Amino acid sequence: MAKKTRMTKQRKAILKVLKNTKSHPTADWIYEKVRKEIPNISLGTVYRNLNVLAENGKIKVLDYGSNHSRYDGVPDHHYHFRCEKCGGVFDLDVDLSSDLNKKINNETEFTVHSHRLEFSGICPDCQQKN
Amino acid sequence: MAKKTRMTKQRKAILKVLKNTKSHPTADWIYEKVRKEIPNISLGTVYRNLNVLAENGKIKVLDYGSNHSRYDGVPDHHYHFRCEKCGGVFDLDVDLSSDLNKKINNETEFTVHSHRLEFSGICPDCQQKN
DNA sequence: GTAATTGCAAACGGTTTGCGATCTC
DNA sequence: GAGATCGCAAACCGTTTGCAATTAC
Repeated sequence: MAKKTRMTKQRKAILKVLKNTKSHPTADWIYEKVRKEIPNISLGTVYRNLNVLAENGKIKVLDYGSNHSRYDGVPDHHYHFRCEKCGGVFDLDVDLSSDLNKKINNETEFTVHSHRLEFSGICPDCQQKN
Repeated sequence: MAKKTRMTKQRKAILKVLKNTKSHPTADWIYEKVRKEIPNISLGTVYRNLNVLAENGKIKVLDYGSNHSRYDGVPDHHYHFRCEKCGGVFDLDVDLSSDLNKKINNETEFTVHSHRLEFSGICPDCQQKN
């Protein structure tokens, strides 16, 4: 289960910065911001705390997949499916582009140019090999 | 415009590997595969060629955003909008989860657990500052 | 008191880049 | 030939980690 965690002033400051920002900052941005309050905090501490907070469900990390890039031989537009078991990435033969873009353009103030949609779950092969 | 490019045997081999793979491999995986054909090819060459091929639209790179992670103070489920101008990431107040998951579950062999959807375009602030 | 946490700096891992040699056009 | 590309190795950069000192509980 989850290890016991303490609320240090560093952790509190990081959480505060994050809660008061509606955009989604990078670790470095958070570091600079927190430094105004705790000048000698280290970047390592920021990273460690972000990870702890994420483990505890207090915040969320927004990186898609790992830090490896993946390359696609088919440059046309299509959605991807990432298998949670084997880690493979597959193409989906479904297209909702115009629907989705239109919806956001109509319902929000943002001007949408494109979107990326990625599903995750279990691929057919891995469902078999149970 | 685009610089002139040449079709070296390295580039051809990389492209071939990529075209013959329906999953979307990492650079390292491609490297290992190509090495069987050109044993002394270097990983740097693989990266360089992947970038050239991507610039020419022959392949596509599947990393979402940059290599920086971004952190979200609101751990609930929601979609994001990435502004192409200021680089900011914002929340969207729209939810289609069950619709989308159901659609893929019905129309494909994959078992979907979740998905991630990210729009990009221009945010309201940047539309003003034209 | 004691285990979690910190600051620091070194290590890590994927990717990029500078170089002189090589190959494509 | 000229310039794009190669192989090699070092550099880069975001992130993680080992360690001794500190701090929350």
